[in-house]
Amino acid sequence: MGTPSRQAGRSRRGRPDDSFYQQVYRLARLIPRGQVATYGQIAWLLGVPRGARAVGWALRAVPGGAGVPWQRVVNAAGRVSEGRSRSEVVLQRFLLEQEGVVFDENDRIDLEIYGWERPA
DNA sequence: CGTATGACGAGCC
DNA sequence: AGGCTCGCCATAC
Repeated sequence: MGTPSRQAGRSRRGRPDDSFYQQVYRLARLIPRGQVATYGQIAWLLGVPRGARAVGWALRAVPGGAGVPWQRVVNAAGRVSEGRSRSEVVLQRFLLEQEGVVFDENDRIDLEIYGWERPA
């Protein structure tokens, strides 16, 4: 059936058939409830300091119900990225607030407080 | 295989 | 402080 046809040999660490997206999802699942990480941080942890945009692509393709806390990833400014539709933005903020994350008057999250401290 | 896109980021004005 | 531009990386076509 549909051949996977994906260049798996390009994967960094992990398994050879593990795509960058899967790596992003796996790492995103490690973000504890009530905390947030930035796209750049995820990219950096994956070994691609400048791959923040690629991380955004990965999270954007997250299938619903995949168990990936996509809401816990925001931009370096501590703000929820625009996304495709405004509803998604509102939803992301809603979900974060439910976890206890607080937004200031400028719709910003204080990363010094809620920023995820990468695991050891 | 080359071009274009996009939930980013840092620098510059 | 706020807004605009260029650069980076991984997919889609």
